[in-house]
Amino acid sequence: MTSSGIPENPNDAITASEMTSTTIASTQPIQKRPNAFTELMAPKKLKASEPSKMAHKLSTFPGRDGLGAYITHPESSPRVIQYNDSFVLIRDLYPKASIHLLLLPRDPVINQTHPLEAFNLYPEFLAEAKKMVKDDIIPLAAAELRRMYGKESASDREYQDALAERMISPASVAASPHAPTPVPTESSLSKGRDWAKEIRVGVHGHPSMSHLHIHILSREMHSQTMKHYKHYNSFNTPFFVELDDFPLKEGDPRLEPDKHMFIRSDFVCWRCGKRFPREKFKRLKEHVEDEFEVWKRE
Amino acid sequence: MTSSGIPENPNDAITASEMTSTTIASTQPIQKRPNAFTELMAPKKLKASEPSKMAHKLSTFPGRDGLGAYITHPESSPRVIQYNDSFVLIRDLYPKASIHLLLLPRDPVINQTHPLEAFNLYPEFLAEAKKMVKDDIIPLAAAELRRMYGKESASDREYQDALAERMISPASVAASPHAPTPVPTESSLSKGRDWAKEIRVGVHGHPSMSHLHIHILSREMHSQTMKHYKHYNSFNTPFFVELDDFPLKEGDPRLEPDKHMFIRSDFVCWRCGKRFPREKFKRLKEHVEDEFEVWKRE
DNA sequence: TATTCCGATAGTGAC
DNA sequence: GTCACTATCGGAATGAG
Ligand SMILES: Nc1ncnc2c1ncn2[C@@H]1O[C@H](COP(=O)(O)O)[C@@H](O)[C@H]1O
Ligand SMILES: Nc1ncnc2c1ncn2[C@@H]1O[C@H](COP(=O)(O)O)[C@@H](O)[C@H]1O
Ligand SMILES: [Zn+2]
Ligand SMILES: [Zn+2]
Repeated sequence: MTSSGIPENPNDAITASEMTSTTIASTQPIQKRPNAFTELMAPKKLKASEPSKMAHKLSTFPGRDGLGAYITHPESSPRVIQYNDSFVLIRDLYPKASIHLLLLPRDPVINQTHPLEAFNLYPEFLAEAKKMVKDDIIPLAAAELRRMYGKESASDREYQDALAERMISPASVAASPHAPTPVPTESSLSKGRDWAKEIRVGVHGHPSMSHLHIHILSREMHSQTMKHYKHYNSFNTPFFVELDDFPLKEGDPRLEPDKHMFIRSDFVCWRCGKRFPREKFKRLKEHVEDEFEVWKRE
Repeated sequence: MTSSGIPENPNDAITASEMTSTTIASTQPIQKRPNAFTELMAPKKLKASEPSKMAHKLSTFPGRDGLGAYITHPESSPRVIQYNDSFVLIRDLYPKASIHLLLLPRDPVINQTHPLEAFNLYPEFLAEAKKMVKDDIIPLAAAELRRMYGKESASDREYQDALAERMISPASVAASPHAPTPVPTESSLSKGRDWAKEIRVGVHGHPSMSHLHIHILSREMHSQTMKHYKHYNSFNTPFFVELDDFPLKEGDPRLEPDKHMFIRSDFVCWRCGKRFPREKFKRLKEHVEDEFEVWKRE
């Protein structure tokens, strides 16, 4: 925990390279964090030295309120990727896939509303969210996926070859290791793997975290923090409602996720449809890991 | 595992002092193990060196057949307290109380019979078992209990005082530390705590170990290996059938222990009757430990 | 109603 | 359908070359 109440990354320290290499082509007045690299490299001393009890309490969001700190103090956490007056985009602290981001609306009324309700009550909010996701966040997430697995992907070969050609050109030789991914030539842009279609966007029918949040995640479910059956089923049953499906029609079963017990379903492999009894999570997990190895090489 | 297939004691090594200090006044042709101390002190080398495949297989009793080795090779295990042609008396390997012995009939027909059935089918066997228990085993167990807790027991004060007087008398000064407990004077014999009434004898209505065995155990349930709800309820519900209650009358509910689900009952403290939900084993355990501290000081 | 290992299940508390 | 901690519950194997 920092003094702002936002937990630091307990997992792999991939944030530095990822964040400094993201190429954001925002059409909205979104400001990139101006000091992400600086903060990450700064010494992390000052544990419980300066912050007073009061300051600590005021800025702490325990348990189900843990997302609040990103909304009130987006400048204080290296987990924040970008933010404006309406949204904060963060990296999920316990990602359930290689890419797992959360888009948090900042409006205090909206962000205390149940997502299934909010998207019907506030159509402008829904439209704004859809636009930001499509124009900005999915491209960002897709680019990150490509950086992670592009070199291993057979169908991304054409893009990767063009990329390699760019990289060895004199112009980029001087580029630092933290330089953004070079934009490939116009001709190769439309080629290679369509990583965006591996990104899913939606909400949980019955969220646990109190602040409204939209999940943006790659679909392969490869993650060390994906370790309970609820983790899998919350993203691979109708418990997960895609943003594009909103507004839901009246009577849609997804409006009553608990009643339909989606979360307790048997497991279905997202890739091949193979089924597993719900008490065989470990077997599912092993199978999903196998699928991941094949998927990333597609 | 030794080469005879009998596991050695994985717990506290109390056997040596206990076994050498037991005072057995057997009325039956029971032979004490002649070499208990010798064997215990002997080096335990020779792991899997000599025994041939065949010999090893023949003497191995894994899982639910684990009591078989004591019956076929009573001379091979330090867990055996005494034996004759009809019975072997051993220390339970996973005792559920301070004292926990098992009496094993050696007859291959009897010892493969369900206990609830055997005591009705073979009245001579029942009579023989009752006599041995009463005349020999209960006194042995009671004496051992007294050695364990006598000094802390208020009601055993008179006996303990007489015992101390004996010990400091010139005649016993030369006694080795492994000498049997001195027999107190006739006058003090009838005084002190009645430890025998703290010893319970009976069988489980639905045993797991395949060879017929009679439990002899102190009633306080103080044991580190008493760690599951079945352990407690198997000795503190009608699942436990006292030897003196045999033969059971037709229609006795204890003849159908599974049907009545005794083993899944809520817990009832053996001492004060306090009840605990079955899923609160830890609380029961803590309470029983508290009771133990009071009980031994009675 | 054997033990042991492993894993699934369930309740709690977080300030 | 937060996580982390603890405890309970549940099935499977249990030997050995
Ligand atoms: N302190 C936190 N910071 C960032 N993400 C979090 C934090 N706590 C929980 N999460 C994530 O928030 C999401 C909440 O999911 P849900 O409420 O089920 O829609 C999960 O994916 C968690 O991994
Ligand atoms: N290998 C063994 N040697 C001695 N006692 C054992 C062994 N395995 C299990 N036991 C005990 O045997 C008893 C079997 O109880 P039950 O079959 O429920 O009547 C339990 O008290 C166990 O602790
Ligand atoms: Zn599959
Ligand atoms: Zn009590």
